[in-house]
Amino acid sequence: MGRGKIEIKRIENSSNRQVTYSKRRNGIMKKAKEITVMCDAKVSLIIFASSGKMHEYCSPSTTLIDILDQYQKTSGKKLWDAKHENLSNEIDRIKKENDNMQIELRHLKGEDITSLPYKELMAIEDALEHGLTCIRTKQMDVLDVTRKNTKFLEEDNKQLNFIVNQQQIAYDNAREQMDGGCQRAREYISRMPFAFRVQPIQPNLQERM
Amino acid sequence: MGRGKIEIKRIENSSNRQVTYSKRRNGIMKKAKEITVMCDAKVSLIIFASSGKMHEYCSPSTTLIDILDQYQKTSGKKLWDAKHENLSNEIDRIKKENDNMQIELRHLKGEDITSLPYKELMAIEDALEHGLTCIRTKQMDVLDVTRKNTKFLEEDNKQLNFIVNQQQIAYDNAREQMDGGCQRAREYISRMPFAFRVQPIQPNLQERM
DNA sequence: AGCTATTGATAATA
DNA sequence: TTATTATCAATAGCT
Repeated sequence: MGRGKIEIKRIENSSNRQVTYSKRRNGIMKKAKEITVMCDAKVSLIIFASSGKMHEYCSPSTTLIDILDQYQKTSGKKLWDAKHENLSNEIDRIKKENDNMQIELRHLKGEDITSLPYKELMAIEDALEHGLTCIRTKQMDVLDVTRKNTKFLEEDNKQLNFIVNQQQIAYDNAREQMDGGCQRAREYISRMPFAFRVQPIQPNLQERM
Repeated sequence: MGRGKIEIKRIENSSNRQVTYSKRRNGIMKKAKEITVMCDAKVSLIIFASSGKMHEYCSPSTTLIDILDQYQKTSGKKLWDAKHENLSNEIDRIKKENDNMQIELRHLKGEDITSLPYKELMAIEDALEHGLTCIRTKQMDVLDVTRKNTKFLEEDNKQLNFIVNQQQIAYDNAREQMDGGCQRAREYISRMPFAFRVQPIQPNLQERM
């Protein structure tokens, strides 16, 4: 289809080759679009010139990834490597693990047990009882800690009460001396021990709850 | 390029569409081969008919995977990397789900509960108690069935004993008459009722356990 | 890039 | 599906 018949062989003249390349490339692209439209086909066309420049066409109804997926399914050839397969396998494995756990959880919650044999019912019962025992032991521990906390708090309270009392007395004394306009009294107040400022002695106790 | 000019639009007649498809597909394939040979190009062409049938062409100097590798490098678009990422994300998601279930299971089994707040301990206790209730209800059901089975078996037993007894008596009678060498006695034996052959009356009862 | 003579592809038909 | 062929479309060679 040109000014003369040609043989289908490598075009040795490089600039002719380049020209023919871009003309024919456009031609193929056009044909690809046409068959897509006219025949409901899905086409992926990727062309690399010897220069490394790339051109591609992909039917608008789809994506290259989609086409490659189908390619793999249809041809059975694998494009994405073993890594992919490994990932897929891992997903399958984990999903299975997941299902098993889900079943176990359901059983422990008393769901889906209608069709279980008696032996398994017993095993589940044992597991639940053991769990309950552990949980309750832990609860007792927590209660113990709470009681100890309470004790500590009570002791603190006692001490605090004592300190407050002392403070009150000290303060009253100071007032008395102040009323006498005495300089030494002011010094006395400023030297009042730091410990008299009220602070919790067992801080953050309730956080352990 | 045919007996008349045509518009590039979907061919509504399905068999025409099919014919045009295969002709044009061949045409594109040929063009792809030609540009490969004439211009040193690397071409990947994948076509899916709407029927799902696939045809492909790949320049003989290379492979599809090679071309797709170059495609990724040249275009910067990710093909299987994207897929890879999706798979990885799914794995992460499922693993997280897995971990959560594992934690829940451990808690229900009384493990890893040291650092749990009291509120959660209570929740777990409730869940365990509820599970136990369900399991024990089910166990009671099973026991009920067992008891009923037992009753049936006992009744069967009674009947069987009776039958065995009857059989013994009948047999003894027959023997007695036989000893008399009487022909009628043989007939009597051959008419012995079918029901006397011992058979379970409630078959496969234990399967319900 | 345009142009166009010519070949090649294919629509209609069998 | 394959074969034929009148026609149209693509393009080789040239500017």
